[in-house]
Amino acid sequence: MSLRHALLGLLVREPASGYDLTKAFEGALGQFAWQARHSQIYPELKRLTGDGRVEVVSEGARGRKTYAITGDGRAEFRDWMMRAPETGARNEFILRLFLVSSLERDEAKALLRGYADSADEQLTGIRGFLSGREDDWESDPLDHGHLAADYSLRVIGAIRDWALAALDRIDAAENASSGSRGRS
Amino acid sequence: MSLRHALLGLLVREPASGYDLTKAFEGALGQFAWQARHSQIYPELKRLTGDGRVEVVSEGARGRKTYAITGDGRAEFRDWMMRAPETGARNEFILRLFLVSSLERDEAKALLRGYADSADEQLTGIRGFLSGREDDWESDPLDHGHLAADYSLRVIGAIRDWALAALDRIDAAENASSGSRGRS
DNA sequence: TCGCTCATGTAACATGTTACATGATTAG
DNA sequence: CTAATCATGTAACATGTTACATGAGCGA
Repeated sequence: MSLRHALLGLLVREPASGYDLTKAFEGALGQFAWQARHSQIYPELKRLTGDGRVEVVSEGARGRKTYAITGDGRAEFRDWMMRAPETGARNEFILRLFLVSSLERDEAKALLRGYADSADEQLTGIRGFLSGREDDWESDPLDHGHLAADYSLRVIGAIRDWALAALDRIDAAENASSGSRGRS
Repeated sequence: MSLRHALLGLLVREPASGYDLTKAFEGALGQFAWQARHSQIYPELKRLTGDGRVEVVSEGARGRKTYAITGDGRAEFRDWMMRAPETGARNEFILRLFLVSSLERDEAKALLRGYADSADEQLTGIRGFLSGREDDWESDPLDHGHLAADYSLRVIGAIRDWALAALDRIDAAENASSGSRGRS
């Protein structure tokens, strides 16, 4: 039920319409954290209204409805954020790791090399985003963009290091076996 | 369609029944990478059979059917593994990061502290799993358990460092503001 | 007035979860 | 014989995606 809590979390910041919330998912939020389309958001807002977690505070042009979070909604959001994280994550990247051993060795090496290269590209992009923004960061250390960007920088760096280390281990194993068994 | 490819990847290694595959998802695979229940696996095997990606190679006691991958199945698995990773990951942890700024500062600090502590616990567990297994690793550097374990070690370490750095930044901002505005 | 963006909704389908349901084989 | 495990399946529901559908307001 993460969409429900994502919507509540966004509405904690300020009231918004379904359209506004849809736009929020089209940026970094949708790219790195959670995707959602308007076709899922509108029914979910209706459900949240029925549950008393949000309410329509104004209706504007073109049928626009502005939603605001209620006290119950704030409480549910806080509970969700503070409770222990999810059991059993679903992570397609890690799934691929588990399946690397089902590939031929050369394919596995090409895959790992691709992961390392892709990580380098992403790191360059994030460093570009962060450069020149250190001042903002000091003034608001919880700013969500920075928190997520620093997270990505560190985690993607770790992934690059992991892929390179795995490649080194494979090379070491190949050299050892070619040395002892005479294969190239 | 990751379940489909997870099943193909497992069947590349050796033929198995739906029951065997269900068991495979109950271990580390299900915990860290991808979950699936028998109620999803059996229909998916039927679909893969219809698509010519797997075939029943023997029927045993209690209606047991052993499935083996076909040439087409191998090709589809390889294509999926080697093609560029998914667009738009869904990651509940990163979603929470984006929403940290919707919390009160004290709540945010408690959350980050909890992430750092939880990361330390997980790291201890993984180090325990890895200790004494270095020899196996050298003999099979692609072994899926080790590849995923080393990945987790590095990524979770990066998460712990990130959470601690974020806490430091918050403390620094608090001290700066209490120094200039006289609040404690 | 014409095209773009704003703004909301529904329907059909795919995927994933929980619960229900059945029965065979084997070890003690 | 009886309990645990092996082994397969379906049904109802929840969640998420893609496509279909409509119309208002605004700027050129």
